[in-house]
Amino acid sequence: MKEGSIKPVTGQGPENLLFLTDEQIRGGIEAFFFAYRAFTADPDEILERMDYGRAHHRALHFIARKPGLNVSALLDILGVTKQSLNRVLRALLADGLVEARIGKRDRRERRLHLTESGAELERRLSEAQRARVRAAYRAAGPQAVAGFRTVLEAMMDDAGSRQFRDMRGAEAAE
Amino acid sequence: MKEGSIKPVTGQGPENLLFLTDEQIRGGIEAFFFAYRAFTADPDEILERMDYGRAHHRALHFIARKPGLNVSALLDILGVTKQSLNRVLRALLADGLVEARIGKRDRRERRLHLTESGAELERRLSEAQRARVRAAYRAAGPQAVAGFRTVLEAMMDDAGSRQFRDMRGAEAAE
DNA sequence: TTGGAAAGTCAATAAGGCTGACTTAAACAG
DNA sequence: CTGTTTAAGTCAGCCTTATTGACTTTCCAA
Repeated sequence: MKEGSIKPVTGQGPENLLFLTDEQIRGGIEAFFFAYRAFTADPDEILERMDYGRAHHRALHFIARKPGLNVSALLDILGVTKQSLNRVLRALLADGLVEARIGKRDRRERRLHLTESGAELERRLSEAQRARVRAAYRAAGPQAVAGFRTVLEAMMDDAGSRQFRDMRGAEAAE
Repeated sequence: MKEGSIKPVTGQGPENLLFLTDEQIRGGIEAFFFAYRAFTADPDEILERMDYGRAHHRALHFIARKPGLNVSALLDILGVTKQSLNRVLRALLADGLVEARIGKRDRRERRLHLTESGAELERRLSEAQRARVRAAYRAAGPQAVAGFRTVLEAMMDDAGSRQFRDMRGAEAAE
């Protein structure tokens, strides 16, 4: 590290490479860690008083986002084994938060939907999380938010990118 | 949602509130989820071939960052119970990656330091993670990175903010 | 000298992952 | 029609990381 070779910070132009120093990167890693912990803390608090955990929240979130998706699509998004998802899904089905409709085109498939109470819980969990993100967005301003999104999308791996894109598409056909 | 009341996007000025719509917020939540998963995947891959997990990585990271910190400080940062940390710390001590020196001022304290091999593993894990962050930073550019950091810091809770600030201070006195 | 703090430990429990092996039902290919 | 593949579900067993509760040892400080 030849410190003498680092140029003084003059502006925000592309000639400023200080955002790539090891200290900056480490700072970003820690900020990511602490922010993500806060980000998951709010719904966790709601969940712990019920018999659910973060795994249930994730399932509810993606079923809400893609109503009618089948089990293997959900497995793909969550990146867990079917044995692991099964325990979670079974609880949600038993408690009447999720409904599994037999596929019209392919009767082997189970199309997952939230019930009324499932949607209600999902809204509560989601709103707790959205409140924090909304507050952070408001405090940071539109330009910072745009930068936030740009960095996050650049950080995803290929599988994540694809899934992220798919999430913004049309909902699953029955 | 009265769609007619939404103003057209004209610029990036503070009058543009589209970054606060529910769709934008939900998109941010999902981007955060997928990016964080990628962010932890690289070191996880290294760890799984050893007998270690993510918990060991976190301990190594913060001991590297604050050499000489004591056990209760580490407990505070990690937000786990001492019983939980103990198992992890015991393994790292037994394997000679971490050294616990008795405090000079207060002999009850154990000042934690990485050994040579501990520092080496920490560098390997950290470098895998830094490589991804560095690549994302480079692709996104300085302005986006500044925005990324602004939003992350706004998203932390009070405890996280304090710990994040402390992390940037001087190292622990023996 | 005594109270309390820092650390460490034992035991029991739980959530949430995993692998492997297997079944059932349905679609599909020949 | 038959045999193979696919989607889903299940059982059993295991691992990691976390929890609570109870307790000990060491040692600082009033």
